[in-house]
Amino acid sequence: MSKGPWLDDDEQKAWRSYLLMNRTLETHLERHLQRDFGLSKSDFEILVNLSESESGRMRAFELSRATQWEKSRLSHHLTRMEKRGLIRKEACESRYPEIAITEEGLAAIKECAPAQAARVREFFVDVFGPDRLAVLGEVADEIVGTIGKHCETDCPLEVRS
Amino acid sequence: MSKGPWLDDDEQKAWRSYLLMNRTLETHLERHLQRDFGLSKSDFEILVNLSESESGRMRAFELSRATQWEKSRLSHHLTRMEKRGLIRKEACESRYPEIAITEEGLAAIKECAPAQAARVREFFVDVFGPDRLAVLGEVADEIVGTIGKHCETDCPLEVRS
DNA sequence: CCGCTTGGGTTGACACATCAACCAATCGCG
DNA sequence: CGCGATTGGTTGATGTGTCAACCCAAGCGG
Repeated sequence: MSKGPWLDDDEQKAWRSYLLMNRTLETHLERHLQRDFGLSKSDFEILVNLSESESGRMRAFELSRATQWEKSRLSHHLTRMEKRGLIRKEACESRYPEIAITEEGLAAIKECAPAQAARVREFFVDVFGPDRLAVLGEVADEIVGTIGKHCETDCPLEVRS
Repeated sequence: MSKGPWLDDDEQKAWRSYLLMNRTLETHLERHLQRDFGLSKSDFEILVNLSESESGRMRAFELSRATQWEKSRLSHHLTRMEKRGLIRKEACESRYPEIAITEEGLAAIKECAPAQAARVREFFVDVFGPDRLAVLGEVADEIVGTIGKHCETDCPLEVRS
C-alpha cells in the first residue's frame, strides 16, 4: 500500500531479525521467570542489584542509576515489592529510607538465578559462541556510546554516568 | 552479598552490554516517536503492518500473527487506536471485522517513518556496519530458531508460523 | 534572614499489558 | 444429526509504566 521500505533490503532484514530476536528472547526468559518463580523481569533486576551490593541495601537513587529506571517507576515498583515481602524500606540516619533485600527476596533470587543464567547461556551465549559474542559486546557498547553522545545536549538520559 | 556471578565474566559482560543496548535503543527510538509524532512503538507496529498490506486492511488474527501479540492485547489496543482515529474496524461479508488504516493513520505513518528509519540507520545500522550487521542477522535468526525448536512441545509461542 | 533552585522521593491519573473468562460460529466426527 | 473441540474475537480485573505535579529538606546567593 505505502511504498516503503525506508531502509534498504539488507538493513531492513537485519533490523527485523534483531527485533524478533529481542522479543522472542525477552518473552521466553520472562515467561519462565514468571511461571517457575513468580518473579517479573523488573523484580529480578531489582533483586540482582540489591543482592550484588555489599550490604544488601541501597538508596533508591542508586537503584535508579543502576537500572536506568525513572524514579517514579522505581518508587511504584518498590512499594509493590515491599507489599510482597521481597524488600523492605528502612529508615536510617540520613532522611530518605534505604532499600534492603529481605530474607525472602534473597531466597527468591538465589533460587531462580541459576536457572535464569542457564537459559541465557543456552539461548544466547552458546548460540552466539565466543567470537561473535565478543563482537556483539563491542558493538553494543559503541551503540550505547553513540546514543549517549547524541543525547548529551537535549535529553536527560542518564546513560552517561 | 550473594556470591554470583552465574555467568563467567566475559559472558556476563556481553550479556549486560546487550541488555543495555536494547534498553537504550528502545527508549531512544520510542521517546522520539512519541515526542515528535505522538505515536507509541505499538501504534507504529500496527500502522506499519497495515500500510504494508496491499489493501490497507487486515483481519485481526493476521495482525496478531504478524506482530506476535496476544489477541487480547491486540483487541484492546485496536479499540484505543480506533478511538484516536488511526484505524477503523469495518464489517465485511465474513463475520469478523476487518481492520482498516484510516487516512489519518496513513498520514501519521508516512510522516514519521522516514525519521524513524533515519534513526535506526544512524544508531544501529551504521554503527554495526555491513559486515557485523550481516553476522547479527544470522545469529538473530539462529536464536529465534533455537527458542522456537525448544518450545515446540511445551509452549504455545507462535514463533514457528 | 530570605527566597530560589536543586535533588531525592512520593503520589495520582492515565495508558498499556496480561490473564482468565467468556461468546459465537465453525469443524470434525461418531 | 448432535456435540465437543477449535478458532477468532471481546471483556474485565488487575498489575505495571509514564507523565506531571507535588513535597520537603538542603544548598546558596543576595
